[in-house]
Amino acid sequence: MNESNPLRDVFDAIADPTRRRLIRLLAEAEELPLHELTAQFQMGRTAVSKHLTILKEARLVLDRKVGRETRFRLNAAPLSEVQDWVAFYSKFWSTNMMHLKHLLEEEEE
Amino acid sequence: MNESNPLRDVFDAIADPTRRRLIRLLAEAEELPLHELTAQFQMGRTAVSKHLTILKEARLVLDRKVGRETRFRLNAAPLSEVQDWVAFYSKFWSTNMMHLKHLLEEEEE
DNA sequence: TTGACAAGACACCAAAAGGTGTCTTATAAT
DNA sequence: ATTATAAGACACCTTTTGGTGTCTTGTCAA
Repeated sequence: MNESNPLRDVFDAIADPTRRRLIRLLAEAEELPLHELTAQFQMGRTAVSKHLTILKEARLVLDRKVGRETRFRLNAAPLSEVQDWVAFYSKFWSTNMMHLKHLLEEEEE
Repeated sequence: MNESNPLRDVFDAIADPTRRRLIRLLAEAEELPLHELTAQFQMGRTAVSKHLTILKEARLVLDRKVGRETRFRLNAAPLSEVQDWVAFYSKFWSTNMMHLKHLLEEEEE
């Protein structure tokens, strides 16, 4: 068994609204087969499958075969990278920080 | 004065590593002109300018002309949308939640 | 055992993304 | 007055993205 997956950037994976909706659906449902996921969208099965492949490459979903269907489940862990990234910048917009910044600028004058 | 900007998705704007690095540079430097930003990359000025345009469309940067240079500054506020989004899924990977989930599953049996 | 269903594997396509280079126009410096 | 710098505006190119349709294979149900 080989992990031949190309390893995709998480920020890239969540950039597409369809993929964010897939993540949402999987968060709500624990485990879903491809055809049920496809039913939620207007696009065809092939397109949804491609999106799921991208999510897999980013390790955001796991899949397993059950009978003739392929079931997907969420693996949210890689999203921690996004959380860490955005947390760094939160100091630049939080209202507390705005207030603090204002005070500091007054002191400088 | 017209806001003719196409309004770009924040998730889309932060998907590109070059743009994330631009955000980082602007976070560190308060305000920087295009040519100084360009000096940090291997690509040409036009390419960097295009990335900054995309960041502008997502309202992540502001620009003003000063003499012959165009200076950019960070506006991190739109990142709160990302923070809110990812916060929702943090319950699916935090170790506390893993523990709690485990307990709940034990109860079900 | 014959159908119907789920999904993988392709081939294909249009549009968008991410670069490049060149030309022009302000502005600053000499 | 002249030259150098900063950057906008384009035209252009290649690769990636996001979708389609078709063919095949495996699995379940009648």
